[in-house]
Amino acid sequence: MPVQYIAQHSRLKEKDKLEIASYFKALDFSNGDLLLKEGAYTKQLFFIQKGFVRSFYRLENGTEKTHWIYTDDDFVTSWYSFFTLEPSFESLQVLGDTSVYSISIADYKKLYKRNEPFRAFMNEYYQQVIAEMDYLSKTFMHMSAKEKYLFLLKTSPKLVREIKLGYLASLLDISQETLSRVRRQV
Amino acid sequence: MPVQYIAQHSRLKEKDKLEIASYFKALDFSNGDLLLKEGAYTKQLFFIQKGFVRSFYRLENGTEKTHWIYTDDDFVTSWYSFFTLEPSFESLQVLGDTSVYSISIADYKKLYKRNEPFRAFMNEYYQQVIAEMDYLSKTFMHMSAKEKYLFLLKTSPKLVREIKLGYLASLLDISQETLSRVRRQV
DNA sequence: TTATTTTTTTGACCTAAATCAAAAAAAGCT
DNA sequence: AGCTTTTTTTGATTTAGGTCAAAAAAATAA
Repeated sequence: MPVQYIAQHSRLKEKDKLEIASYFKALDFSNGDLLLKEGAYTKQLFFIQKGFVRSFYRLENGTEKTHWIYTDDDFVTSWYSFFTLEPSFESLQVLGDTSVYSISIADYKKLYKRNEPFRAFMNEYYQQVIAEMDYLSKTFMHMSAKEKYLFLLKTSPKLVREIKLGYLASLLDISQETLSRVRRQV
Repeated sequence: MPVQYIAQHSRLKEKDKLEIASYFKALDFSNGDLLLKEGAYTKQLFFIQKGFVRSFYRLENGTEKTHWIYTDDDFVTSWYSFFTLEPSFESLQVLGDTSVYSISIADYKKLYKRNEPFRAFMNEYYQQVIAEMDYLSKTFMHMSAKEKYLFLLKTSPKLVREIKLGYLASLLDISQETLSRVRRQV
């Protein structure tokens, strides 16, 4: 539950916990289900309770490019679409059995406005997201196939362990064959 | 002045404008000056009035990798370091004559806490930064040299016009020679 | 303006990683 | 268990873009 996660990071009164909790709805999905489709407007923000959500888009020729894979305790949505209200450039797809909590954009805005601890938490969270994206995008950019793999292995061992090679390779922007070869020599 | 920029995006009372303005200090730099050095703790947030600021880091072998180049009306700092208070992984260097406004982290926090319109603006700004970084990092990642150049040409023509080739190439993570060749055939 | 330094272009060659194709291994089914 | 489908590995070949070196062009200084 996002409330528990939030409570771990800031002090919440019982009243606030209940209010926040009332805005989120538990949903279960199974392998392959789409949470958001490329080109559609983003309607929800999700919080992953357990499982995986893959962000990707499809090239003209049909191949899919994976952007990232999110897992337990991550908030996930197309941030671009969520904030700009433009159609999403990416799809979100569940991998394996996955439980999430969901809140609509409208409700999110309402909650953000009326619940000050929630607002404070999300603003903190934004800062974290920026710090992480900044670091990740700037460093990943200049790495070789091997360096990227080793980096992912260090920072997200769970992904490397549980996600199939094809998705990992695409996420690292290298071919599956190259990743297989890199992995052998490590 | 950041206040003018902020005022364009949200309504500010005269009193708030003056308070915000009082926290920022105007500074002038010239070509090559460092605003932040890799490995150091970030002490300031800058707002670019006019000019360019390049973010980069140095590889073991001495070559510099440019992450991005910021220009007029951008807030610039090492966001990672600014928010986590860890040492910066990047340097910030001024290109050409550049005027900025600067605020220390401590003052920023003070202002963020006591001035609610400023806080609201920055929270909005965070959302924009996330939307932009999300889009940029995810799309750039899977582009060819030519695609990246055309993208930059479309979205940041000013950079392409005014920044020298070597920096642009590094920012696109391609060699200067390749960029020169790409440019010829466009 | 000529000289000097910096930046960009061009050419020849090389390499990391892509692609294509097929075999091997692993995971799911009945 | 054996059969089928999916995933991963391996091998052969190609290619986009890198590197190195030198020439050309542009900017800056004297």
